[in-house]
Amino acid sequence: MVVPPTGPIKCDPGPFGLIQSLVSCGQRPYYREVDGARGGNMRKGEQTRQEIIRKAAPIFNQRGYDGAALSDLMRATGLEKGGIYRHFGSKQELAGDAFDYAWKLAMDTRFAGTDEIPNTVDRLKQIVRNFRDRRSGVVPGGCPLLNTAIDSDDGNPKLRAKARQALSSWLDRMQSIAEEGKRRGEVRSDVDSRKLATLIASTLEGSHMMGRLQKKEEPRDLAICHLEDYLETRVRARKIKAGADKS
Amino acid sequence: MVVPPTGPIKCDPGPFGLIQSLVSCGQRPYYREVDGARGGNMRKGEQTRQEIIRKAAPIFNQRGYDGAALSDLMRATGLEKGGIYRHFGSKQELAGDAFDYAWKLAMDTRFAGTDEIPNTVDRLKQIVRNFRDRRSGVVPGGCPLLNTAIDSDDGNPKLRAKARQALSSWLDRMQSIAEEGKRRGEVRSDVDSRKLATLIASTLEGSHMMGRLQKKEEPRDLAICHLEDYLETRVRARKIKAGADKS
DNA sequence: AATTTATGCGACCGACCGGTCCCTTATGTC
DNA sequence: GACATAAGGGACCGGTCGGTCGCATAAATT
Repeated sequence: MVVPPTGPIKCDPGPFGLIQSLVSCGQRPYYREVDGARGGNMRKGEQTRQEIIRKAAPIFNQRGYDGAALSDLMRATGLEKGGIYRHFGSKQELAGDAFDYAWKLAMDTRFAGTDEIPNTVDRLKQIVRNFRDRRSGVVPGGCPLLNTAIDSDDGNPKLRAKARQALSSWLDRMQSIAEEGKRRGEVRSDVDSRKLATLIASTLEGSHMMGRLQKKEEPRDLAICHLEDYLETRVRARKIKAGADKS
Repeated sequence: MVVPPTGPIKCDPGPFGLIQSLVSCGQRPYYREVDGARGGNMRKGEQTRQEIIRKAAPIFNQRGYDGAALSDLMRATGLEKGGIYRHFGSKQELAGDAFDYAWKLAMDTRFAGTDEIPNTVDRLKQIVRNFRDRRSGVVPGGCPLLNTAIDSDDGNPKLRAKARQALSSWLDRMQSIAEEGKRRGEVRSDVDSRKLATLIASTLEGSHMMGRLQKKEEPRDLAICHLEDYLETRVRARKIKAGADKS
């Protein structure tokens, strides 16, 4: 029987600068940088922390939470278990940070180069098109939102909350573009911005899933084409020429 | 070192009826009923086998392959480990059968009451509507196809193949309806049946995912509404009254 | 350079994983 | 009822899981 010595755990922060804060009421030896206003230069630990997230994100995105074993993360990062747990309190926390990282990249990609487009309908069309065209720099394994939504369907409420939040932020962003369009008269007044955003997102995500399953581009291209047409014929406001009440 | 006795395993089928066939070249003590023409009455073992599948399907569908532990399946079925493995060669095989069961139920539900509808476009619209209305009797955990497609994205090629096959069968069925419609002149001649089926499936699946994530009916209702309108305005052939060449 | 703090290693832990096997008991056949 | 076989129980297996901890050392601070 091995009796652990249960040695004295240092608890007092000491009289020094206190640039770190113990997490989880000081019982555990893992801590995070506060990254306060003072000393903006990144410490070594924070660098590796980011590196771990970067390397872990594709693994979680490809294999899912359960499927991504610590051993996989160790191999990918080149660190031992202790080296990883130095920077994260649990696998869940790492998975959460990895999702945030992957989703931020996905959002940046999907909205890349759209701010400059003056017309809001054209902007929405470009967002739709980005779903096909901009594939570089994105975390491997498909859409993190789709993956995490399915993966966390049962249990894992932390990850599920993150997925929900990610979806809302995406919808919000498209909705606000549509609303801007309505204000400007570029989008028909009878369009419900939220519903439009929801329709675009679900069509894109569904086709994305099918494309991945079939290993074909066709479903995605098809959905994009369909949405482009929909935006053009049902969303964009007519220029002049008032039509009849029933087209 | 434990040396397995490697006792004599009976390999000869014996002089009896041979209503069973050894699986995996007789090395393993697990077997399946052939359920041949003779003796259609189900043996006790086959009954429990089906019961295991029925009880296991929602667990696999909710938790995914990795997430569904043998202990969960034991609890759900009320059987011990040996009792389960008597009927299935591996967890993978059980998962495969559970998927088949869940998917068959889903398909039956989605096409329920559609064969009787004479007009093919109306039939497609009913299929779309079934996605919302017919929710009873379906295996809990959402669409098995969507779940398995994401779950088996990395690794698990057996399950992935099943998901692919399930998707094709679904698409095939909708496609053939559309083609029948074209032959009958109910569906516009310029409609690509396969593409139409793909668009319907991906829109429904995407909205289904979003609805589950948001715990709301809205995305699904929205997609259904959208597809109904699409079928009506873009797929159904005009009755008489030839329109202009452009819209 | 001295010292304090931040960082990473890797042995170790208990729990649980999927899977095997022998044995008892239920079932079905004659 | 005798007997053969089908069915299920449950102890057991090696392996892996997520997670902990003391220790050596690298980095930072003075």
